[in-house]
Amino acid sequence: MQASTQAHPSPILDAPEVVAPLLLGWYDAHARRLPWRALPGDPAPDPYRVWLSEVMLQQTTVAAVTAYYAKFLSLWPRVEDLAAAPDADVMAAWAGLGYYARARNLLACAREVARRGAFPDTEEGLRALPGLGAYTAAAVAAIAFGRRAVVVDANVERVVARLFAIETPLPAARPAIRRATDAITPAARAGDFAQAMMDLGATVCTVRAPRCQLCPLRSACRAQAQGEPERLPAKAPKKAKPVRRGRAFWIERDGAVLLVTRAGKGMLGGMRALPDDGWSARADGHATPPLAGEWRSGGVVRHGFTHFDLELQLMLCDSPDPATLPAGEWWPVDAIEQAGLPTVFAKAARLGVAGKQERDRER
DNA sequence: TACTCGTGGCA
DNA sequence: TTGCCAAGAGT
Repeated sequence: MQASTQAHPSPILDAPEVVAPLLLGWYDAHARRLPWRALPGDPAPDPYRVWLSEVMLQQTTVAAVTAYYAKFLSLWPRVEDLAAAPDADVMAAWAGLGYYARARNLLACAREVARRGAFPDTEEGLRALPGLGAYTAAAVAAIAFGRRAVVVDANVERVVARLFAIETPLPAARPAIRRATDAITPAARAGDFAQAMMDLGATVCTVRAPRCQLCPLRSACRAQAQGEPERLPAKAPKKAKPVRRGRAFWIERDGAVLLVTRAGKGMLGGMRALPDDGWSARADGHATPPLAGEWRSGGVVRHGFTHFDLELQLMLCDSPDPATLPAGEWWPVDAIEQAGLPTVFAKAARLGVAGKQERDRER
């Protein structure tokens, strides 16, 4: 070993064990207070609450999750309560939070846990449950059960890529980042360590303009020593998003609008929705209304999904032919906010309500 | 491996 | 306005 010949010598390369004490000391003083989190050093919270928060937080900001977490805990205080809930209630409660497969897996997982009587208390056992991948299984094992587990989310990837100056672009860098994270993860307080890494990434080691002056790991950080820590981790270029065009249909009768429930898999699966013309990420819709009648445009909403943008034209029908009505659920227009529509259809529904008010004024 | 799958905030 | 991004999982 010839440390003196390294271009950028750093203590962590030879002594990764120095990281955890630095980080945990910082966490004891600076941990964010979050509704689903115990204070540093306190007993672990209810596994149900840890699991619920972790699933909601997948690819989702703390700010967006907070209100949903409170609502779910109020409606379903225990995993047995959630397991007993009707599918439609859970999907409607999740509406607006996105990535609806999470809600479908949440319910499947709750029912499996209720059947077993408790959450598995090992990373391997947790990993086998629906909706728990490598990250969430490790996080719940560490935070709720005090297991040593290697917890790697986007925050940890950023902190570790900078700490070790890992130049390989994501996602190819993931194996190296995981090995590095393993090397700095302590046996004791693994849950606090994981949450500390995520807090550090969220508040100090940020994507843009990291606040290195406040970082407890500054003395050990190779990217900081090299300068320009914000350039790491490098990322592979992204594909361009196509623009798709589609229609949704506002079919109203006696103050109620016709809603459908989308198929269980795929985009917005299991969610209440307006009838549409079959638009998808791959293709435009066919534009054909689901029933005969006089149609007029109620306006266009633009909505961005992860992998495509949608221009959705809302079509209004004032006089639907009762003989050709498709199957569905008649929902009072005045209570459309309670239908649990995903955001793209909630936007369209606002146009539908506006169109109804406009027509009513003309009469 | 690479793609699919939401949403809102921010610069 | 546009692009980037967040406590990823499933296929």
